[in-house]
Amino acid sequence: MESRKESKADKLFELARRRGFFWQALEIYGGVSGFVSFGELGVKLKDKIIRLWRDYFIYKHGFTEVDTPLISPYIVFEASGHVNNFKDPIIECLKCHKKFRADHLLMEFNRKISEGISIENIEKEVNKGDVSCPECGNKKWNVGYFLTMFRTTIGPYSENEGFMRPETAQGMFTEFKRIYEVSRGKIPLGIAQIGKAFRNEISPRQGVIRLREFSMMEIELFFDPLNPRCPFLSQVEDEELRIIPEDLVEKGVESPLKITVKEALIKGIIKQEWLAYFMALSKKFLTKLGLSEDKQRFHAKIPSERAHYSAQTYDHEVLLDKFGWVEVAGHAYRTDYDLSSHMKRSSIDMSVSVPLEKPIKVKHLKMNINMKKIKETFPDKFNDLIKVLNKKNPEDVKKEIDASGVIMIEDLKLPKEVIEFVDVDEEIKVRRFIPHVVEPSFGIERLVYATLDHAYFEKGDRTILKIPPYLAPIQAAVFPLVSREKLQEKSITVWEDLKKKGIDAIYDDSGSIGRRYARADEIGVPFAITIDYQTLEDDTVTVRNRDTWEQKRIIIKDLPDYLLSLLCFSDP
RNA sequence: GCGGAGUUGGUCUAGCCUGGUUAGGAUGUCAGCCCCCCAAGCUGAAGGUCGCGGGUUCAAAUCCCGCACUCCGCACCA
Repeated sequence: MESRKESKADKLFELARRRGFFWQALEIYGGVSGFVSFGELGVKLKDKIIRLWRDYFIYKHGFTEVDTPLISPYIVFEASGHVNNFKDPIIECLKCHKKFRADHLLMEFNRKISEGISIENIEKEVNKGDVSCPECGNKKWNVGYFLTMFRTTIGPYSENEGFMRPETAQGMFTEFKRIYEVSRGKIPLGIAQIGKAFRNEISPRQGVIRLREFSMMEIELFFDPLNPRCPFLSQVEDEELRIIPEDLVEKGVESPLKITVKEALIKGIIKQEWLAYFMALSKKFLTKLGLSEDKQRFHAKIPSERAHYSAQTYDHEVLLDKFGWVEVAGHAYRTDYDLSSHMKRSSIDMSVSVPLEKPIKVKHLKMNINMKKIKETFPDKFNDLIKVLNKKNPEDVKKEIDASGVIMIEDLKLPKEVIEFVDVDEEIKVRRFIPHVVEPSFGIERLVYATLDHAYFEKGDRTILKIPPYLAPIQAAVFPLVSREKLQEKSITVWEDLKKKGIDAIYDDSGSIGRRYARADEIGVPFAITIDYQTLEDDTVTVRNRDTWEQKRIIIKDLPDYLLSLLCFSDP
């Protein structure tokens, strides 16, 4: 496999640690895997990636952004299906202590396993005596669950169980009603959230690629299932995507189709316009991070590996030096699963209404109930009776009366005279529905890593991070050519001026000029400004380009604008 | 969790088998000299209780045991 002593990824991790992009957290206690800390450069890079994402995904569409709690009570994740789906039944061989996914192992012994099989049933199956450990043949088992959500308690009462969110999405569903209200009833409605999520991985490795605590950028796009058009689609419909659709994944095909967004929709490879739009946007966004198109692909999730809420999911993967194809974003069509689930559990109506273009006239049957008569006949039961009666469908009531001449409410017989049926013409002006959801979801740490991975270059014994200028953590470095007081003074003036203009600049006068260029290259500073003797005569400086090593002389007063023009990115 | 390998200044590492004086080097950092446009050179300095805990021994980075963590495989990754 890897014959070099040190892979690029190893060197990149070393660089990230040494220069303070990020490192494994809690080093003084030996480190805990699945947790990282970010230093200054990492924070800045992360921040710029987030800003770029906001430009691509939020502002442009007029979406709204929220920030909801990291911890929620049990009931939220019970409703969302996570409590049932975010756990794996595990059985442990009591002899060799190997652990297996219980359902997988039972299937090997030809047991029919239903989704969400209970521990009790697993135990029953296992104890029938024919299930033996594939490792040592032993037949005694310990059965349990491994819940991959972090559990905690809320308040002083330990029975009030809560969980750290495993995705930011649920917050946008639980708060949907208010956000919808605040957005003045807009549909389609895009709600974005950037924040931390937590997954108690069994054994996370691969450094920053698989974390127990990580950051996500997610959008829940709520749309009308009867009007699923995406108004932005035309902007990307000719964009070519590299896709491995479900049927190819099933066949084990690894090479992607190249297909335009338009075609993918027509052929049904992507089922939803918004999903297709976000996939295209996602590709453009990643390209902007410096990830070339041939290092990107969309990989369909087949039903068995899809999340419990998903009707279609594409993983947006990038090719990384050491890890191969790694998912950096997931694009899921969640249907109305989440809102419906919360609606059911909370009994709060999550449906929204849109005005109909033309009001619809509907004829329907209405019951005129003779309240007086009923009250006279059943004075005690009146209230309950009316409640039940009002909930009944008039059509059904009429049928019952036509058939038997009476209506039975519990054990009470109501004579047909108490109800009069009339046909009513009603004008329906709105349509109510539960919105469907398309969700693009990005892992920030993975994006940071992917950006660095693709920015990493070596030139002789020097390392250069060719981070796109608009993402560079440090945007400019100011150097006096030599450490002479006059040059130093001038340099500091230039440096101060750049900072005032909002350019993230550093000043360095230690060591030779070449060493300082090298130091700057290693952390991806795109422009190095050198103050030399000529500066003192004509107020010009040289601007040295990190990638080409070319130098340009610029008049100091034009410098900030010159740099800013190179540092900005064209609008998406 | 299992199997294998490993853990020594900021970084990379020598030393461990064959226990013995202030744990060596490279690189980086800082200060000074130099004044030079791509990690040049010279001088000096700071920085390590050798992962943690225990044991053996007159003496442990070195031998033994336990633990933690990391890396590589296996399993897991909704």
